[in-house]
Amino acid sequence: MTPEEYVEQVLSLVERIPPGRVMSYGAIADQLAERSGRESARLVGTIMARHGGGVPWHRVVNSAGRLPPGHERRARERLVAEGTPLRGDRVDMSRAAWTPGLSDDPAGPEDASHPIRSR
DNA sequence: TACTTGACTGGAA
DNA sequence: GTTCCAGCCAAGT
Repeated sequence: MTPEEYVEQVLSLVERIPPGRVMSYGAIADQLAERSGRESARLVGTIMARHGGGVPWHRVVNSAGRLPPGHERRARERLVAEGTPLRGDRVDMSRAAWTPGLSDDPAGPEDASHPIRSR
């Protein structure tokens, strides 16, 4: 796989992230590792910084749920607008983390009945 | 070729 | 809860 293809894989994967959900750089690298054999969260971060302009980049955050440096304000606004579960200025990864192929609503086993509420 | 840098991460302090 | 540190890998100097 060429580096160009790798970039496209990353971008297409980001486009598949549903509104209100997010993926960490590491999770993305992990998904692509199956096809590319490569895995580097740092590489994904670099790609997003350089080529993330055409995709919902705000749905990609680091493993701690922190927003991308320099775009924190923008990202937070968009996330809030989509109903992404936030905790202060960070994404609640336990509820917002998404992985392709999984159910859309992995909401906690306890309260899967009521809507997502930001805390 | 060698060194630095960065939208990262997990573990230790 | 937070900050620090070492490992990571591609790209730019």
